Amino acid sequence: MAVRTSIEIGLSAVIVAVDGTTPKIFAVRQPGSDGEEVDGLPLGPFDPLRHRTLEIGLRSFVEDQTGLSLGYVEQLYTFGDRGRQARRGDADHVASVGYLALTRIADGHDAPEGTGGHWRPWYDFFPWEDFREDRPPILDDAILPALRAWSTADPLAAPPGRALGRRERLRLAFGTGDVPWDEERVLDRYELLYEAGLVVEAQRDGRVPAGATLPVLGAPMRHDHRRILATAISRLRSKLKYRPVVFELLPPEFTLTELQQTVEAIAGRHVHKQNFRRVVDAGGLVEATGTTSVATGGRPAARFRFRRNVLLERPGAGVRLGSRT
Amino acid sequence: MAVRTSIEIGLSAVIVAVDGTTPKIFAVRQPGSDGEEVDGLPLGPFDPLRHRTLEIGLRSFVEDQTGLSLGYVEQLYTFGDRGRQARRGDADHVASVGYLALTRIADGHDAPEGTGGHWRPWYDFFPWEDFREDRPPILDDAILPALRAWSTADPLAAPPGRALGRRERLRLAFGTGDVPWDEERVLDRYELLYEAGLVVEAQRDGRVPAGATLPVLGAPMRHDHRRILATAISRLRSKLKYRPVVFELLPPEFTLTELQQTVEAIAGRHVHKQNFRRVVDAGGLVEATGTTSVATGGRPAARFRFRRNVLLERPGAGVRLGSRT
DNA sequence: TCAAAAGTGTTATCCTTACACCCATGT
DNA sequence: ACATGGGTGTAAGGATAACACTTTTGA
Repeated sequence: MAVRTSIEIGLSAVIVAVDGTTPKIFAVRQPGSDGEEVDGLPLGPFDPLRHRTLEIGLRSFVEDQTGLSLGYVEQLYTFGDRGRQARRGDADHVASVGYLALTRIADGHDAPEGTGGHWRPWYDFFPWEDFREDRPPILDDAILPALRAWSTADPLAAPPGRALGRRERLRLAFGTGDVPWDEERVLDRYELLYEAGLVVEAQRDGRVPAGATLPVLGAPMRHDHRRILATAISRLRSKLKYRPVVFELLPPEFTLTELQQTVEAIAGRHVHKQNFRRVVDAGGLVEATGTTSVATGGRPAARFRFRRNVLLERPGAGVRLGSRT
Repeated sequence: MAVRTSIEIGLSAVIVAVDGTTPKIFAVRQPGSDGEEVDGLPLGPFDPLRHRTLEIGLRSFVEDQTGLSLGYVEQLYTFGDRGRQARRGDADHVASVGYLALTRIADGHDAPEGTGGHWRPWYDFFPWEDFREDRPPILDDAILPALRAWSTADPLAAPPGRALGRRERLRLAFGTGDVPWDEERVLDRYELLYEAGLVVEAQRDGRVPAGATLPVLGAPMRHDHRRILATAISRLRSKLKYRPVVFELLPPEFTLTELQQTVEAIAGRHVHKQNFRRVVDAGGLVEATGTTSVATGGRPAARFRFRRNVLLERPGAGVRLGSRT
């Protein structure tokens, strides 16, 4: 029999809420290894003696730690990566199970005193992912030049297990050449930046000579949390389209514009208004409440609520986005 | 600080290959808790001291244990479920990370001596999932009557965390009434059967009075392995449609009929031949080799190979199935 | 010459996309 | 009256589904 290795299982939660047009995550600020304050995800141990399943354990520690009650919860991925988690010589090795959780933001109620918990816009960590105003300037100013240099230095290099070389991965992930931008490839993009040594985390993990000058590409996070966040955003952007999860982020009643803005906040791009509205009610996703909202500078909007029955009628219902604009 | 709990992380692998028109998994036969021989998935511990990542650990133990070299590997889900894994009083608690792996079946080469390893058709475990010949009789003969009884006994009952009641879950999972059968809902169907106490595993876990007479609904597996297998089949059936993974299961050269049969083996249903062929080459998934295969009772078929370039050209390429027949 | 399987062509239908226009309210 | 956002109609293009038919081999 093999010797049993003692492993602690950590749970990490990407807790998402949308505040107006800003998607936010619940972040915890703590001193990093170098003394600086860095944000991280809420983290808790899994104790199988107290909790029957991982998800129950997650809900419990999140409630204790943040005071939030979670709605939709979904497992993302399990990392056993010692290389990124801990430095050589650490006593115990952590496997961490990442979760995505959706909530409604409670006004005022921010930090549950003491803990550095706060809501932070997720585009702080991924400024290149928000195409709502314009194509983010950071892409052409900093990211693409640096990635192109990295790619042309060795266009065909591929780490073990990867089918494609640097040049092709760059093309697909960042939509250069004839390839269109795909908002779901958040993780691919982050991984490329990490491998190219362009994010602070790569430097911290010793993949880039310390002290090398880096452009500032988004706020860093502790450990591999930014990677987990990228996974969460990818998953949410994709799930949006085939399951009615947006409604977990909205109040019980909302206008179609609020619904659209929430979708756009997550997707990081605008969608075509008229078609969006048609798809939403052709899909039977919402029903009018009969009331109208106070006008916010124009004609008052009808209020809607989520039609729970779609879950029964059209099993694969979601907000298909259609093309850009 | 919380007391550290000692947890062993287990890795389990659903290794899939297609043998002609039969999808098979690599199963390990071992004595179960009741003395009977039961099949289980290949299982290994994760030792972070030896392997940097979970996936590396998985590949390594599978190679040692089965002699197989894996191609495509994908993480499925992590279970921390003590309730199903171990009985109360066990010394250590296992979290298991499930993986899906695809291989080509090596002729002859079956069991790597000694270990009870063998290739077994996956429909042995899920006879109700194969719609290729006809609608499986077991559905109308045994499953649906039993589920309908369970459902009508308490139509609206829903376990915690579930939005829908028994009646609606039955409708969606098994396609009764106007809902069509959805071949991807393999896990939903298995979970329903488990909750209704209709599979042996439910009895074994004490969810049904021992000794209750059950219809025989597929071969059982150890622990929660059949659940993991259901997850794997669901994932593979869905992935098939948007990523070119079938080719991992085929030899380097194949005829379009072989390709179609492999797809059908996994999807558990037939697809429309002419449209399938059109979609496959309109999608640029394959290219002719120029050679033809020895006729197997008719006109010789042209041989094709996978066009690796689709990976570059059309990032979201897969074998869309279209509707039935 | 017939069975069996390979392979081609064509049409109807639906969904997506794009564009143009009208409506109700506050200032 | 006009700016602002809410709301509707309709036509073009592309993908899917369904059908019928021809070709090439072995027995």
